[in-house]
Amino acid sequence: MSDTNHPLLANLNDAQREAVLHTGSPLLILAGAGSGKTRVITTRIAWALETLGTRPQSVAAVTFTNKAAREMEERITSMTDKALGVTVRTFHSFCALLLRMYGSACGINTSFLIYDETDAMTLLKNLLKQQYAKNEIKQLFEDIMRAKDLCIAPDGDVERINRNPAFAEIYRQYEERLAATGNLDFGDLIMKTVFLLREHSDVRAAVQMRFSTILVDEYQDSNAAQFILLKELYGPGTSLSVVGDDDQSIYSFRGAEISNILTFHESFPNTRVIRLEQNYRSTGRILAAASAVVSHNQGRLGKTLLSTRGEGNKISLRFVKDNETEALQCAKLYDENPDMETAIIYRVNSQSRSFEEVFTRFSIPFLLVGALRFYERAEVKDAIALLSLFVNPKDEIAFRRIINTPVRGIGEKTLASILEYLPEAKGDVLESLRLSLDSLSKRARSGAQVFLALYQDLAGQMDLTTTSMFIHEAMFKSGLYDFYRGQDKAEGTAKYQNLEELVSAAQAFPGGKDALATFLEGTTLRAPEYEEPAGKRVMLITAHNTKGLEFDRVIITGCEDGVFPMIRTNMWEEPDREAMEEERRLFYVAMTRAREQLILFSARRRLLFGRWSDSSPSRFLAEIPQETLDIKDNTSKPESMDTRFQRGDRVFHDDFGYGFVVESSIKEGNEAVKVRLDSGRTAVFIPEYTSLMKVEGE
DNA sequence: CGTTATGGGTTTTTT
DNA sequence: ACCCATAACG
Ligand SMILES: Nc1ncnc2c1ncn2[C@@H]1O[C@H](COP(=O)(O)OP(=O)(O)OP(=O)(O)O)[C@@H](O)[C@H]1O
Repeated sequence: MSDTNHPLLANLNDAQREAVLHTGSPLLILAGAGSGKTRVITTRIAWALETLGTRPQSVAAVTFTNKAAREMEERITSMTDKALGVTVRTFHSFCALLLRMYGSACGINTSFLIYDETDAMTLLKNLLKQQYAKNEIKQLFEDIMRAKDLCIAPDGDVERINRNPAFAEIYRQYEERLAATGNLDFGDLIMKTVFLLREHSDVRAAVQMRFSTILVDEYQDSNAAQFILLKELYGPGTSLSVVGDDDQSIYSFRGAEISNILTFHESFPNTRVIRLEQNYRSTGRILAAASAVVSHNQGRLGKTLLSTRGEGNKISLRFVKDNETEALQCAKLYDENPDMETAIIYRVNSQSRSFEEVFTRFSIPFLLVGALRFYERAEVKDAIALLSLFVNPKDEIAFRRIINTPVRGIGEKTLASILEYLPEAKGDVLESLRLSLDSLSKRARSGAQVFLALYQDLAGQMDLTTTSMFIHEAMFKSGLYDFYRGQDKAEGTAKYQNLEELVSAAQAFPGGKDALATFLEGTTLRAPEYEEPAGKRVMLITAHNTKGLEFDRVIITGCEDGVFPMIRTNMWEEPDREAMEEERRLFYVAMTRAREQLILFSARRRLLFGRWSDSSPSRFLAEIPQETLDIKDNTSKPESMDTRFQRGDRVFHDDFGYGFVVESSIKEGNEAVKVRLDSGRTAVFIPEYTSLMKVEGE
């Protein structure tokens, strides 16, 4: 065969090529960071399509995050023009697809909507708030989610999760209420698919026939339910490949089990295991440092990972006074080298704040990934709730949310009385509202009538216009537009704009109920796509979200004990080695995102809950070999120079107007302040002799 | 029922 | 510091 000359195989090493070419039994690629796992899996797909005659419709590539799915699809498309029709989705989205295709076999309404975590929690709260305290409900909710991660139904082995006999009953009631709405929660997507395949051999056969080539990326983050799902999907003719790295397992909090990858070869007989041992991403120093850190974990498989690149620069470790200085120094790093592709990585979303503030102040372009997600904003959820009722009129959670927003005189009491008609209305909330009309107070009744008329009106339009127009009309006629415009005016928010964005997000949809349903699925299962950095934008991103990505320059911020590693506040609990090892893996993931340059920041104190709290350096820093480090400590001197102006200060000068301080230092006994004026010019002032004033930032 | 005051909790991480 | 849930009042 002239295989090795094929252009698809040209950019692969021997082990990678072997992995791409392997056929005839399950394949496990087990390899460290940056070893080309994703490259292999995408090439494998392209290879199958190009040379094995595999039909694109039969290929399912499954990932854990939306970003990974999007990226993989792009990579495949760039390799072959036969990629059209390949299914590249997250586990959850793939299961939603299967349930819509085949779910009617097990009594699932195939136009179900998907409840996100908040909606599902609301459902449970409504069920339990009389009898249980808030934190108890939270715990019970977590247990239910946990049960679904393990694929345990209420009549299953629930004692494994919660011994309390009441738990099984609560779980059962939750399922009943959820079933009454006809919607599914995240865990259901996997669990219900497993049950569907397990109990309906005809469906299983059809699905195995349809998806005969299955590939899973980041397999170390699969949970029990997903493992069982794979077993159900795996048939006699299935080509199954999984890739992963046990050192990068970072999702145990949502049920991920490293054992899935460690025992894959036992669960799937004749598995071919291939290891990749060359790292193509990072410089030698970065790789050495990251490997040294993760080697402190016990119970690893252990892997060889050799650098293919030069030593590179040392890793820069910088101690700073506080989190604002941290952000200012990041701004300075940007200024020094604005063209370098850069990610600022942190442990928790709330850390993004100081960066957003400082970067906005300095007009540094940035891209905030993930944070408070668009579709989770209150105003957007309100809009989605209203729209949901047109797809599923049994959606009680949506009804509760939107019936009195904007206010229609229907408060908690009235709402409860309306919902008493639900059984009679066969679960249809609008029918229930109609039935209750006579029993309502005057004010509530008129509100209810307005809402019913609105619903009728819009329902009549749904099939006559595009999805985007329909949403626009719904926002307008429901009064949501006016409501949020008013709020924006009063509070200086930008919620109306978000509603407009929702309208334009639906641009591509043709209109009608099915399109609306698809659009709504996207709002819970897919993050809105952001345009790929057209210009150079600094990416602000959590460590979890960086998995699979790479950047020339990586800045890991908040390298302090308690922040990274995040440490549970329960001091009485004994230190959890497992949890600490997962933090270390997460740190490893963050470090190994860097190609050229890795910078670590550790602040002495940090504003937390509006309080300054002192912190000590991350324990992981001590695990990095000294010879790979270049340490700068800027925490001791700054008080002594005592400049009145500091970088970032907003200033005003009588003759030159407003500007921002770029730098301020003591020169020959006087303070010299370098200012970038709003006019674009830069000037140096000596406040001793001129009228330079600090003003509050806008 | 709706608006406003107050106090407690909040920050893991994502589908 | 901020967001939300509950209490008190109109
Ligand atoms: N054989 C090769 N020759 C040159 N570069 C390669 C080779 N294989 C992979 N690379 C490059 O190495 C980098 C890492 O590859 P890839 O993202 O596939 O690794 P990975 O194993 O999935 O990493 P991680 O698990 O850390 O996300 C990419 O930039 C990729 O293009």
